[in-house]
Amino acid sequence: MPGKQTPESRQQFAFQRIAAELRAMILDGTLQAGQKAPSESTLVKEHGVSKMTARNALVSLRDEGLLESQHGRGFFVRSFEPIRRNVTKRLAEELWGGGHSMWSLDVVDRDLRPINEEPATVEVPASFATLMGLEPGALVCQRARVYEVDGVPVMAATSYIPLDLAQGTPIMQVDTGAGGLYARLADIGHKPRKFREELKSQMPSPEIAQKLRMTSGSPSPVIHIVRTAADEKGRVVEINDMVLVASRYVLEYDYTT
Amino acid sequence: MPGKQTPESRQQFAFQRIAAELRAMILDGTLQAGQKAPSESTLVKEHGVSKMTARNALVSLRDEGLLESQHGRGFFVRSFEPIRRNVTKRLAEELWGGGHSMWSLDVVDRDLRPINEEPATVEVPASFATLMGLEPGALVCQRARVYEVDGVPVMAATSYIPLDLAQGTPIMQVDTGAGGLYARLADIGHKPRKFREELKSQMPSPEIAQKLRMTSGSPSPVIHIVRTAADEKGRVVEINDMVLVASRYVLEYDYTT
DNA sequence: AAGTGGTCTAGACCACTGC
DNA sequence: CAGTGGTCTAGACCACTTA
Repeated sequence: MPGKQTPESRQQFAFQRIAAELRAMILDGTLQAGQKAPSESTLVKEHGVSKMTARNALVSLRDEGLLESQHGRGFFVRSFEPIRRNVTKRLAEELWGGGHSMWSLDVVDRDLRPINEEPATVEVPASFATLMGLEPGALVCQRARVYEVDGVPVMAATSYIPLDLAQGTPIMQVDTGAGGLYARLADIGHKPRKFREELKSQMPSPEIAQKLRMTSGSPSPVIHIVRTAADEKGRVVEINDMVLVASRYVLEYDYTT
Repeated sequence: MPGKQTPESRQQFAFQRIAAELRAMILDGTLQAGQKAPSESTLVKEHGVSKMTARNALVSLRDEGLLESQHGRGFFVRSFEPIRRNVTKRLAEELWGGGHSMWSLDVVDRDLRPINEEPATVEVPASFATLMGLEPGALVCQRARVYEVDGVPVMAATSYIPLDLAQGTPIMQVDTGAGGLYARLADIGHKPRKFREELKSQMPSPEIAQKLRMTSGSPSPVIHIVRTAADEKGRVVEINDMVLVASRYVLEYDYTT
């Protein structure tokens, strides 16, 4: 019957064999972080395979997160220095008014730089309308930004705030001031208190890949998070639609029972 | 020359053009969930490209999560029916003693079936030794299992429990009984109360791909979660090392401030 | 200009599926 | 058996980086 598995029957393809060899070199330190991996043409010569096969090996290691590629330069061993994102700490109430925007807490010895678009008044995206308790077509304040580390985008985030809350406040301005958006919501009596984050991971669509400047053909997963924030009374005061370059992040959630 | 790029046009490759066309058909409902996408050879004929290019388009849509491939059958539009995993609810204390294993709460109208390996006594993996406060080489109880939905693996999880806690309890047996592992830890006065989940997403290594029966060359991201569970006194009583097939899951974290 | 990654062609063989 | 996905070859051209 099909489905019977002979334990050692798994076929080992050439690109997997080459990838395994390079993977071992990376894991045992022969190839250190930042070092250049053998080029496609080198692997072609050394292993007697075609370029596509050599490339397949390198790309699979890139997808695994062990290598990164730079067009015209080569493949390099990736230094895994993730950005640690801990929402449990980050959203702790005592941190909100401290003069730092929440995201600055992500930095941890890094320069995580937000690049804000001008806030805009837009129709609420259809998929968020019911989440926010709004009619389809209702107007909301949209705040979009891209966060960069060392000039490289690592996250794109778009917030949606009900227009009646945002209007006439610094929420409609590029700079929301000390404490950020959540401090301004607190100022007007709608401090966010209840949060839900829904999270999935997948390959980026071309639009998202472009926004994060993930070069085409250099696919690596993104983490898609939709955070719903509600105030004490349960009114949804913000939806934050975030797309993180997965290879740059470790997410941390702490909780007790 | 098909595929030739005009200098002025944005770098739009042939495989991206074909992928965009199919993506639009999926999103507007022309191609419905479960339906068969055009085969590689069909795309070759219809678009006048080589097989590798046609295949590249299909694979990129698979990576995006819109298609899934079945060897010898074709590419099919994926029905996005994720498994919802909510640890905040799932770990709520009142649910632990209720005669259901925690994981059964993941099911939500599905058959999420755990396949347990025999518990084993092993040396603690080096990367977990310090997390658990153990010397390298110390012995722990290892419980490995794979969860399936409709006969398809969706998660592999391995738990490590300090041997002095596990020894002589049902934790060392395949079936831990009502309430599962956490109920047994509670029985012996080490009920888990403090949790940390660290999460990243990447492409699976070949070993993990094999364990989850993700066919080689059918890469799609996995979510890697390491959960540390400590009892009231702060002693780490379990490390759970989980690998989820990303395309099958939506993770949900709820919290308040 | 040379080296490199990214895309592409026009074939080929194999493994798997379904008839 | 034909159709399909997965791997592979031996070339090619382009864009990018570095010298």
